[in-house]
Amino acid sequence: MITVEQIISAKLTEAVQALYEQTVAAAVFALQATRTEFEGDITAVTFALSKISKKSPEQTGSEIGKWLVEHCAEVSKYNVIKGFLNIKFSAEFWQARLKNISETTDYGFMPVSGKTVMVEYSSPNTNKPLHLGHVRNNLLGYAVATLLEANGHKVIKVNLVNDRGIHICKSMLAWQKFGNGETPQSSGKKGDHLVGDYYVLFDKEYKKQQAELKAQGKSDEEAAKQSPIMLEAQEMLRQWEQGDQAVVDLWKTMNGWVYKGFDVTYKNLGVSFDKTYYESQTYLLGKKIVEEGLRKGILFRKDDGSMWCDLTADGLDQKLLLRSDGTSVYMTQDLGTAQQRYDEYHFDEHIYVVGNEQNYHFQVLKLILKKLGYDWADAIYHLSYGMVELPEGKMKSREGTVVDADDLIDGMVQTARETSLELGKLDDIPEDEQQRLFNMIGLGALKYFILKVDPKKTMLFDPKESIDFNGNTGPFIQYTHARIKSVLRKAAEQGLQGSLQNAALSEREIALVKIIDAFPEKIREAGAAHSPALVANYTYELAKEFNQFYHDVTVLKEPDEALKRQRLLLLQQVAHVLKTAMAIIGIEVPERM
RNA sequence: GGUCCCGUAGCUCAGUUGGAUAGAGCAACAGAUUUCUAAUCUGUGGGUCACAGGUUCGAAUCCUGUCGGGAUCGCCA
Repeated sequence: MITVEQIISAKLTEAVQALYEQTVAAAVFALQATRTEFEGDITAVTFALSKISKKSPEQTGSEIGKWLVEHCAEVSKYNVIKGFLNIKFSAEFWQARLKNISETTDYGFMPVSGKTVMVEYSSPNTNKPLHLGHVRNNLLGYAVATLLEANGHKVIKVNLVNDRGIHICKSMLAWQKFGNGETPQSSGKKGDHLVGDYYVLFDKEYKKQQAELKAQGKSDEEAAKQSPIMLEAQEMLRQWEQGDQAVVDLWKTMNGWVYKGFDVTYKNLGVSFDKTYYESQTYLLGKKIVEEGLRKGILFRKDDGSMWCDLTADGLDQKLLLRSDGTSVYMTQDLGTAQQRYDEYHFDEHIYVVGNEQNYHFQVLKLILKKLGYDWADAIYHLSYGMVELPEGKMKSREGTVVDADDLIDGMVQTARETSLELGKLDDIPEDEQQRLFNMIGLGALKYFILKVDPKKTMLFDPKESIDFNGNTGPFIQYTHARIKSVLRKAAEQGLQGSLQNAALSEREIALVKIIDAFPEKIREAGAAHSPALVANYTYELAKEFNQFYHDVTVLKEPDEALKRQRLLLLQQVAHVLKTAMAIIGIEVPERM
């Protein structure tokens, strides 16, 4: 659907052509929404045009405005203030837009683009449960994936589970030593929490041993390296890599517990994946790429046999790709998995949802792929998001300042329950339905809280101040939707349905039409910017505008039948856009609350 | 030290391609419900857009520098 900006740009271009006999690019109009204190819908800035007209900005604006009103049925009025030409569209114009919106199926969704986009997100370690940082990652990843689907792309959501390495061995070892055969079944603990507890136990024991060694006069470094439990963990990793049956069995068992736990958290968060990769299966990848790079002379080998890429010419350092013992590092694996995925899917874009602490890593990954001559290197996009900080600073697992994902979710749902029960609006519905709503509202609050913030910014979360349910929040938008649905239900009971009429739209109604009219463009913009926050803030604007409308304008008691039906139609569209927009960032809205 | 990111109201955040008198929410205070859901709405107060220069008709936005905060920098992932 053609946007209002495109329409007015074309008209302005015509006007300039007619008045000054010059062709100008649409950009010179610098279109913007008219500020609320002035009359108009859209504003063109005429400073740049005054050079063409050879007249003052005011005079130029007046001439163009006059021309528009005379030649375009869509434009009803104009006014000029300094260099700003405020243009007002006719009520008929907005009515036609509303008609168009109501008749468009899948309103807000872009046509199929033919592009394939891979989105990697979540990527947890299997030695501890998910925390607040993972929550931001998961919500962002899922929302971006849905957003890109709305933009017409084919999206493949993937998870790369870090299921191997020394950290896993730490949990395994501690469980062997101190676990007495504890299982999720025997203890009633969620699997990922159980394994995480042993990770903490390992650390405790490790610290104790280090302290003892230091008391014997060892240096910090010696104590860290010689602690028996650490040596045992390293030995366990070697056994794992050699395929030692007992170690592998234990690894499978404990990872199995963790996956069950993760599944619950993922389900609660409402996120999912099309494919899951495991590092235990990919960690050897990438060596071939490195060898090929060496043959081509792009990489080099040092005396100790380690393999490097020299990036000093690009202002970076030298980067290690293979250790002296021939084993691969993180970067090597990522090179390998990227190629494997490209071969498999031929993606047009590969988005990695990974924290900004890894900016350097992805810069290097892309650069090396480019140097190696892979033309798809440019398809790699690091969606670098900021950390979630607590009032006392960064989360630190050792200091116990980690906000656990499951606790957080439970807390939000609990708050939703308390608030709902207090308001007592849901007393007449069955309990299972109530529970479903508490989940929806609690999660809505959490998701919106996180998604409304620009992904790349560091954000703050204060666990002591629970997430709000009023103002610019998820429940506010959910509530707005529920209110509209309530009116529509009552209308349906009276046999009333929304339909397009020829009743003139009021200013209040036009304000709403304007916002829902901008929806598809907003989705396009947000997709291009990889930013669910733009969609979140858009829904807030719409909900806010609607609540003002709702306060001032009556629908069901409107005596004029045509007006009433037209308003109902408008309400249907607003509800639909709210629901769709929220769904696009992974948030559900209720029929009532 | 090098590189990158950030700094907007007491707090949390919008303000992306330079546009008019920089906006919301929370918190505070004052109001609105015989009327479709008050998880709502209306109003008041609250700002050196970190600071200093520069570019121009015009800068929170672009450039340079300074200060402050964060991330990262050859064998962790």
